[in-house]
Amino acid sequence: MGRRLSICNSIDDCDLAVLANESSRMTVADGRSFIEEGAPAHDFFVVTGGRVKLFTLLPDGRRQITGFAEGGDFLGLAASTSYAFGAEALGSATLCRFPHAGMQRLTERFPSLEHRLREEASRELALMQARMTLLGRKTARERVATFLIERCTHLDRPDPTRPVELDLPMPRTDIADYLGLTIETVSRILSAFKKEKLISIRSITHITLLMPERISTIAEGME
Amino acid sequence: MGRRLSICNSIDDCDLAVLANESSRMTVADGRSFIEEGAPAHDFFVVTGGRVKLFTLLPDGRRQITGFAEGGDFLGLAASTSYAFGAEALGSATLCRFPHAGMQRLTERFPSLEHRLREEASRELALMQARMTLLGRKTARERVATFLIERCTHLDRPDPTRPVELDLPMPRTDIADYLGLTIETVSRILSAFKKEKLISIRSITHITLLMPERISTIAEGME
DNA sequence: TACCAGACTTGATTCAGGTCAAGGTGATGG
DNA sequence: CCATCACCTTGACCTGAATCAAGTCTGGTA
Repeated sequence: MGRRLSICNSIDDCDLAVLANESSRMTVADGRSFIEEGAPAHDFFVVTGGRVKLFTLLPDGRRQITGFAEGGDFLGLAASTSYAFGAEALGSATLCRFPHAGMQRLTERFPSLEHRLREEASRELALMQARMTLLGRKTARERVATFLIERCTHLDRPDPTRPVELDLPMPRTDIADYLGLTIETVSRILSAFKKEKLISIRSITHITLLMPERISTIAEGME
Repeated sequence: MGRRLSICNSIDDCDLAVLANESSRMTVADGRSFIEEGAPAHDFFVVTGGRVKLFTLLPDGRRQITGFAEGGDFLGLAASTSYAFGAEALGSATLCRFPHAGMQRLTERFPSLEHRLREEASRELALMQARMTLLGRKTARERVATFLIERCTHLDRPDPTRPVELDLPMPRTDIADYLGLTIETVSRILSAFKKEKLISIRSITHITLLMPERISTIAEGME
């Protein structure tokens, strides 16, 4: 989680080779897990390509997806000694891994990085606050609307009243587990939005918001 | 949010007077709000006495309490330019206020403070992750059980199999808004726990967990 | 000691979303 | 070009928690 932590931003006046020294690249195949919830936390990660999902599990298998991460996003802040979440590639993804020890050397060398990390954690905290409100207090319709709007805030849409094309790379199961709903409910609500001409569904992964501002209104619970 | 950030821990070898210089004490009366959601964020706060609740609101008044904070807890990390949450005293509370500018002077003077703040944000992130699972995937029974266990993790209980006395200083409304339930549901479930001899209710604010380990089991969804 | 107001509990009923059960759809491979 | 499989949609029904509606308890006041 954490958008565009071009980690370099805080050290761009310095030696990038040092950064490279402390990190290693890795590729994770579709569906492969690379962080195990509860496992001892040794590394931070930066997503450099593709997408990743973060989740927590209950013993009986119920799953809550706590976030999706993509290029530039930072993973591992929500971890002290052990990871508070699991992570898995959504499609194939590439990552940059920073062992904690190396990270510490980096923050010592570039103190502003520490500040950058805190900023990132703060941004993430604010997002989570909103997500708690979604999960605790919003209706299914509001949740799906919020999800769609969230997705298009990722892109910098030019005009909020014009249609926006969205790409939903994650299966319905993941959307459901992200929103605290079932796949059936997600599916039904997307169909309802289609019937109401709020969206059009070109294909499973490709949706157009026909009236983004109306969807925003629904998302905020102002129907 | 953020437990026992004795902010001084990271600068205890230094001049405490500097810290005092950058902060001011304040007292907030019961029910009084001191952080307005969405308002420009100028300060960090440390709770020095009493309790505080943090929340976000939907336009129609639905409320999600995102956390309770008490002595030593740190507020304001989930804020960049504007606060992502509102805050209100639960009973009368005392706070230490650190304007951002002063905070910056402090982190410049005591670099380890920056690290401390990130640590705090991380801890908070991990907690929120768990809370998202609660709100998205747990049943009402599991939520109330989790809440009770959370409350007694605050104290350092000596023996998990022995009864634990708890004090719930917040009204049922707050518990409900924290757990994403209604007050009626919270009340019914507490009554059910009482009937099942899992807890005893001495008074509204004073509850004893008779079988903490069974309540833990319920909390984890392993009934 | 009785009264009152606010907070909590309990009960009856409703309903949003879950569960269960068929179908559809579209990408892949034979 | 069809079969297969995984994923998605749709429908019928059910249920957990919300809503609506009385009570009840508590602590403060006089």
